[in-house]
Amino acid sequence: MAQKITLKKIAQDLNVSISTVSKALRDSHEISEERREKIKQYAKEFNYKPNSIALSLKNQKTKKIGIIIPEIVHHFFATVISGVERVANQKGYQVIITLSGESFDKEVVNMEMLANGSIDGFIMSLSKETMEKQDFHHLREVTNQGMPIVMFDRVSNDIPCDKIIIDDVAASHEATEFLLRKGKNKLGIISTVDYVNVGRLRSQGFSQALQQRGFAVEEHQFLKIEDIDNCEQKIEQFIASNDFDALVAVNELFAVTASKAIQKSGKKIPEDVAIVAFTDGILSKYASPTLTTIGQKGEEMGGIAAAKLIEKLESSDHDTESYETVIVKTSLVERESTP
Amino acid sequence: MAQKITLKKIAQDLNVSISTVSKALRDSHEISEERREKIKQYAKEFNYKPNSIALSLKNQKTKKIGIIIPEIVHHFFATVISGVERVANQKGYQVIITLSGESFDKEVVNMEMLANGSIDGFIMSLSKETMEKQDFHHLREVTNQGMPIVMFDRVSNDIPCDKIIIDDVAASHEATEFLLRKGKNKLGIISTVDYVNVGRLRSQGFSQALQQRGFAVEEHQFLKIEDIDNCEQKIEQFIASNDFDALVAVNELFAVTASKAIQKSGKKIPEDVAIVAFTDGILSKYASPTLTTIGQKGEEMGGIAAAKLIEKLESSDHDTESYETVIVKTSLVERESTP
DNA sequence: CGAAATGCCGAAAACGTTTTCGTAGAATAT
DNA sequence: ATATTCTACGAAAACGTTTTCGGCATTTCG
Repeated sequence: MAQKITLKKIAQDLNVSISTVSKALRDSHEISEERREKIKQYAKEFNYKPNSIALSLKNQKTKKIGIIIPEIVHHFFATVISGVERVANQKGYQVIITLSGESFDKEVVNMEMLANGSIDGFIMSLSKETMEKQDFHHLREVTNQGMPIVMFDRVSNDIPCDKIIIDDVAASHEATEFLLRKGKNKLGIISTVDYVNVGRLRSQGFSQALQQRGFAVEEHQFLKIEDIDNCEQKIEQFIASNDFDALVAVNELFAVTASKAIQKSGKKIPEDVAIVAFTDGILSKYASPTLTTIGQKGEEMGGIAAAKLIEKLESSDHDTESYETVIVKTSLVERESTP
Repeated sequence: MAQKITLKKIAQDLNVSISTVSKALRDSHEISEERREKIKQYAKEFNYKPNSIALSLKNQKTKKIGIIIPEIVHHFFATVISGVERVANQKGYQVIITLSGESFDKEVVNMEMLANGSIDGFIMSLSKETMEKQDFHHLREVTNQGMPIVMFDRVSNDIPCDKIIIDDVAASHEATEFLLRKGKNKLGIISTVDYVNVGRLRSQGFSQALQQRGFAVEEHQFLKIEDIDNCEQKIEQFIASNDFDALVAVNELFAVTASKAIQKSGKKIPEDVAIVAFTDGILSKYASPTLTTIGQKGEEMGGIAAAKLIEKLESSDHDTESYETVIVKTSLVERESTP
């Protein structure tokens, strides 16, 4: 009913100029106290709130952060958003989220839509397709226009910007070493195809740890899954055709699927086969048995990403062009799937 | 580096007026073809894109939808967002997400921030605190200003707006009836406190189904949990002090927790105790045993909510003030936790 | 040849702010 | 009484668009 009230309407109703109203509401001493109070009361009565679009246009700042992630239903990404939102809100910023659905084209489109003045800066994690194509022209276009980007998790070294990642190699090394210390010595890893950074790096850490302890590293110890939807048979086969006593999985889903396959084959976890999974999500906590995981601290990563971006946005602009890569410490959460 | 290009700059560079540039880019026949082509080429070269803030201000439309939900890390809400995003994007809208964290105050603040012109309409699910307080003044303020709201899942009958819900009573009735048909006859339900709509309604459906079949409905069959974080002992105790042969749980978490407690006590699922859970999320699919669930179709709900909102936004405004409540059909997904 | 029509373009308003500058009148100082 | 400083306000520009209107020059028609 009652249309949104503006400075103009208040000015008309009170028979003063727009500038007078604006100044009064911002407590300018240029306006006599009498008038000031009258205007402020009137504004309060009609619940006046400055139009944020008009402010954005005037200030050339939107106080909004754009997020582009592959999927929101992945628990890890949800936690990251949660962290971004927390820090952003606290600093007076809002968060616009778009999903690439792992598609390069949608990532590009979303980016272009947001870059047209809708937001002040980006926080993003690359889609699988983008990683595969290694085409980052859309990112470059944005940074060229002076809009800062902070990348997390799935990042590219080709783009100069702040990055928030975990040390996948070290974390995987730690997980593997942990299993070795528990006396396991026939290890396998369930990973993703190599163009997904995390898969490649975690495989690398796995190999490193084994070599460092003098174990051979052979092809058959690696399973690299491309299509997450049909991973079941591949995992079952992987387990059946090897005599592992411990497994590293690069995500919860692979881990749970492996866990079920192992139990189905009559073996016991962790006595016969131990499991360590990446990403400490909801599945690990509630699976049977519960899974030992590498916690990825999504909430923390999101918070750091937001803080870094806002810092860049509010610094007196392009004085210095320095970019930082923050490596967030992972933490090993021990549960029932390891001895 | 290269600052964002505007109509004004193009006009200056090409020695024409701003209006000429604008018209040329919109293919107006008012501009000679020669000039038109020159301008369009120049614009393309410098990658001109109209500033969306300026457009929003001019058109009094932002083409943005605001979402307020309690938590994004809940799988159900994530799926809803996913659905909203899909439909919204397809219709040229963007999605701004804010989280209330189940807090009334944060819900109010977020709402006020978004209502200041940042968005064209709301899609939201109420926080627990709001449900408890039954204070909806912030919603009323928004609707009074002519901004449409679509509510889903946790809705209030006090607010006139479109609503997207599932028929909790019927769904719970169906789940209960399903268990009874399987020959179970000592049923319990693990629910939430009554001020959470879904808890109350699902308990109601549970009772209805039992009564209709002539079973007694007694106090001890109901467990109402307030604090989801410490539900374990309560659930264990609930199971130990009753001799249930089937359980309904109003969410996955309660169901998985119950499932573990049951298995720990040496009983078998589904032979000794069967389980049906609400919300067909990731846990149900990967728990051991996998859980039979009532699918809540979050993606679908989100899609419908977005469609309804956009329909309202694009209809020739306040011609008619009619509000609809859409009841989305649930679906029973049978898995291993029922015979 | 004069009048009307047409083609092509620019000026200006509007969206809602904030802020700089100008100024009228009053108060103070000389 | 005159010059100067305050006080209290309004006009206008700017942010980047789109669109309406007006007008000049050329063409077309009678």
